[in-house]
Amino acid sequence: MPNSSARLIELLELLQSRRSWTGTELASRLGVSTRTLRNNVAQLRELGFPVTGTTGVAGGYELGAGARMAPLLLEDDEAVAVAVGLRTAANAGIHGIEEASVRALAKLGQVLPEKLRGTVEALQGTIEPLRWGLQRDLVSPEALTVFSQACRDSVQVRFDYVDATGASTQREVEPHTLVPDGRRWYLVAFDPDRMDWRTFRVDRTQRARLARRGFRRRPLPAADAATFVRERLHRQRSSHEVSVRLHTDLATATETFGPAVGELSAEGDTTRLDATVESLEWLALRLAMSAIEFTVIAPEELRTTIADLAARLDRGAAPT
Amino acid sequence: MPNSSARLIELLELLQSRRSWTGTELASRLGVSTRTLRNNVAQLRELGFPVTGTTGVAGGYELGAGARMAPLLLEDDEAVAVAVGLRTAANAGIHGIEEASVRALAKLGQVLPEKLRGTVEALQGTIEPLRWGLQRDLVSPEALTVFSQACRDSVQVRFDYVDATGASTQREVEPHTLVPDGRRWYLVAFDPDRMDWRTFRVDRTQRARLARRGFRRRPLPAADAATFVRERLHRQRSSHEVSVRLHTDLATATETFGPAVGELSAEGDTTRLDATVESLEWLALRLAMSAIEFTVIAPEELRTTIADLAARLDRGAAPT
DNA sequence: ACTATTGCGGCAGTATTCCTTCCTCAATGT
DNA sequence: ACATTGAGGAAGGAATACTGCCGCAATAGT
Repeated sequence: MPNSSARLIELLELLQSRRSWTGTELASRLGVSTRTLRNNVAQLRELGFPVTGTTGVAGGYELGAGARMAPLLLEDDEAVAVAVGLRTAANAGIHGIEEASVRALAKLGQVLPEKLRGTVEALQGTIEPLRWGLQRDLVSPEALTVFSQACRDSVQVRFDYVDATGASTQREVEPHTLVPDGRRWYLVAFDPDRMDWRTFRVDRTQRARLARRGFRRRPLPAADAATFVRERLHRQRSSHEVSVRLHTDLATATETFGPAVGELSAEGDTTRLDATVESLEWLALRLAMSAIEFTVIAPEELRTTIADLAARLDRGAAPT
Repeated sequence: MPNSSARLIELLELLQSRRSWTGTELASRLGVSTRTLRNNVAQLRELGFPVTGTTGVAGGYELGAGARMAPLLLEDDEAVAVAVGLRTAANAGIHGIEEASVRALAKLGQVLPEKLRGTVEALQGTIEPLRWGLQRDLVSPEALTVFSQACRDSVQVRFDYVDATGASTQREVEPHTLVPDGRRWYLVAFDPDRMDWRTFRVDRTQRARLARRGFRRRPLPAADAATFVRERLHRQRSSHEVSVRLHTDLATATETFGPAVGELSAEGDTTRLDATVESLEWLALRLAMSAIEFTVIAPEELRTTIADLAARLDRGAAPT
């Protein structure tokens, strides 16, 4: 019974699971003649998958990297690993891929077998909470995927929302875009009950779920969603200009801090760090982690923040 | 020209890219009649993909979660996100999925288009180096994927190795298994030049690449690779039993530290943390991050470690 | 209760493709 | 030079894919 489609998928799976196969191996695995296999390989090539065949005694078929992305055929545990990795990436605040991470997470979540969801949850729990200080506002990947799907499919979403004053309300809105900003996520949506556009902080939503009702996308009263969020926030986020002298050479400093923290410049046999940070506590911890001797140049608030931290540690280390 | 396989893949892609589709929509997208579409859907179901169809005015086709993993059809940016997430997961030391992460990474690396590799590299560079202290021994994902593929396909690998004494040698070995251990990775391999089994620390390898030559797997002189590594290492890793009193309630402590750090128990209106840690510095930083008032109960070394950290911070915060 | 929408499945006919069995040729490493 | 391995053409018979038609069932909204 020649079922070609199933065989093609199986062939792709085989080609992904090992680097190189000979034609006879593949043919016997698939239960067809080698001539049919060659036809199938040609078919894959027509579909855009770059299968290279090398002749000779050490030859065989190999699946190469092509222009388009080939479908990933993952085992169960590999799928779990991808899910965990994506959740981490979505929360890591890596500029430029948060949104793609969430989209991939939504696709994966749609096809992930039920039995594996529990595993993902459990592993996520054992991940060390890499929160800086008491950062409670970690967004849940579930909420992100729900909102992402809702935006994509133009389906209303329902959720409970706790606003800045602490008041809790139930919402049912028409989602427009999910906007990442640093370590925060914002949902831009039209609230038909209030007949107005709103931005919601995703970490303040609860019990997010898809509603049945679809809707027609309305034009956003702004150039794009990101600027809309920025306008709404009034940009009150306080940021601090800081300068720190690091008592080490530029190479070590670069290796320790990487490019994301701030600007590093050599100054004699020390290194100067100039940066704009949102949280002084964060920088204090970063310096604590570094194991590098340092001196605060400015501002005064950083000095007191670090001194407070040091004092708390000293209290903890004091003999009873 | 009815090319059924291509259409099936396209159909799968469509079903993954949106939650719900009506039959007529799908049929017009694919350029076939609705009857043919129904046949194709039936075909997908035969292949094990759980496509649910709901009747009624709000009905349509949906791709659900099945027993087996459906192929992931990713856009370019989503693939990049997956790659970055997996690299992070492989190095995060999450017990139980490191190996699966690396396998998935190898599969992805095989089909990832060339133009995207640069993007992955760049993004990986901007990730904040979440190394604790001056942890230099981060393994490169490239080396991991090379070794993983080599183990899977039974192909020899070549690499340069710097051993504990600092001496550099070139190796060409028959890889057996890749063993994760905490944040380290070990390659268990048979070295035909020396006619003996060796374990290599992956972070000490350089320029790892696949050799052409295949080999027949030899039986490992141990129950499994993990125990083999453990025997070889003499298990010299020092670990510390620590106890800390946290001046907060159990709920807050659990939320802050999660289950991975150690055992938490209520003690009056405070919480006691008992844990076994490999690095006192790590625990000191963890306590610093927590923003919780605490008192060290034992051991004395933890006291001095924290006091040293506090002293360095105090020196840094002192006015010039 | 009624209606519009949407999915499900049978049937039959025609065109197409698929699979196999042959064959020869080309490239590669030993 | 030889064995191994991939590439591809030809031909014929079996299997299927695609379509258009039909009625039926389930669902949501009026």
